[in-house]
Amino acid sequence: MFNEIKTHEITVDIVILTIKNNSLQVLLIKRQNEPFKGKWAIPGGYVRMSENLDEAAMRVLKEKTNVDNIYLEQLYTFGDPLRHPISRVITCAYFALIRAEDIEITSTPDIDWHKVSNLPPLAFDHKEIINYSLKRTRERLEMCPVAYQLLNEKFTLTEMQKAYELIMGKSLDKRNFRKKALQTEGLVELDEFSKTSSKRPARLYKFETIKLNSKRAHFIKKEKK
Amino acid sequence: MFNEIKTHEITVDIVILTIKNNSLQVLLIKRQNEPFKGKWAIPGGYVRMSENLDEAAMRVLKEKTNVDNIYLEQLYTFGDPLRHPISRVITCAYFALIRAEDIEITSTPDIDWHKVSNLPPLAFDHKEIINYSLKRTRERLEMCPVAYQLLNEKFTLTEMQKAYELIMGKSLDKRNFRKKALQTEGLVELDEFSKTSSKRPARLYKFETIKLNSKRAHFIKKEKK
DNA sequence: TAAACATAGTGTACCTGTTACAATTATAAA
DNA sequence: TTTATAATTGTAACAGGTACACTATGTTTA
Repeated sequence: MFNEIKTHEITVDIVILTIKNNSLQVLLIKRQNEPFKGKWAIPGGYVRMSENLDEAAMRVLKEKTNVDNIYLEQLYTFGDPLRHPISRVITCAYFALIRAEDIEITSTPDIDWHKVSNLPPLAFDHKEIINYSLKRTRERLEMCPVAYQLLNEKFTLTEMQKAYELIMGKSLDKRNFRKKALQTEGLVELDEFSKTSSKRPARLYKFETIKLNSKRAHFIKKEKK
Repeated sequence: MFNEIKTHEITVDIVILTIKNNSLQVLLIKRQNEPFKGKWAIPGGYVRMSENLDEAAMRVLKEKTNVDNIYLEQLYTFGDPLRHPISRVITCAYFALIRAEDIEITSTPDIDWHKVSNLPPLAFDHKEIINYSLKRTRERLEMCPVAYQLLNEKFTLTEMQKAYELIMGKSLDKRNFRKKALQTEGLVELDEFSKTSSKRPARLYKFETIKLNSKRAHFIKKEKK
């Protein structure tokens, strides 16, 4: 009985989403070892005795992608006895939205972005984990301006709308989107304009700097009167 | 390193909420063993190798309370290295809403309901787990008719309103509540009336029987047109 | 330098849902 | 029959969401 209890292993796995080439993409790593050697998987690793789950997720993310200081949210814990073909591994899944440019992944072909709409075969139950993460991100998005984690520091409203549309998987009305976006707490209108477009320049916006200390600082719920 | 990985223990802990004596209460068990011997705790137990987390939660609930076939929802996984004073125990918390009458707990003084507004000192981080569970229940309640898990098969709208008020911790307008409640999908008006009150009898309602198979069958989101 | 082009930017009417609010009805008890 | 208590009912104002099409501005090109 004691033996039975003691042989679980605990990992964290992290779904990292970004917008790249006009599509929603997830960061995958090609596994170097069995099981599922050669298959793609979301970054993950064992939880150490000295760290809590959030810390483990942060550390693993840093180790695998060199990304630091990002908001990670615990998603769900997956514990099917057969999810790992060899041992009993329970994994606590996290997810994050980040800017693709913040990650340096040119070093190796074994780590790369993949469109969520066209995933390769994945190791373990990672497809299920990614799907669940998309569902949660969409739910979250309906309430809070989550998408700004995906945007550059300065961005146009059209870029912001594009991000929402890619996550939600549907197109939005421009006027209604802008009306609502402009009500977002913390959105700051700048006196600068984008110069990338060869047409009419668009006004740039940014978000007020928010402290990353509090756990949900990124998610500014609209105040209820 | 391998050793370090292998010594986590995994438990499930279950927050069981009910309405009893006009207040929201949680089921607690007095611990028989160290650590925290004699302190109250929410029911929990180790996850076995052969079962997934949902199954472990169901089994533990059944063992401790004899409650079966109830909708349990995974809440959050708590993994602070210091949450257990002796070993490293990561716990996956679940919660359930049930009818107090469905549990037989007269057998022992070591298992009892406690008002969530007036909890005794609790073992481990169980106070945090209960608070988080209340928060989630309230969020859920705003979207879905969760509360019927707390109600008898046949109930009055006043009873239903009471349940919502106790969970939300605030009083609601009677007319507005009834207007909205009557729109709830699956609510059935009966041709029976309550006889408990010594005043004007109230009409009874029930919910259509719903299959418990699908994971979120209990939570009927309002359809979006 | 003028016309064409492409994207940025803007307002209104309607519908839906939410809120605030008070009088009448039905039964049991006195 | 009166009284007490809880059940039941509707409406007007307001807020928020949706649908919908044209004008403005800078760049490119002829």
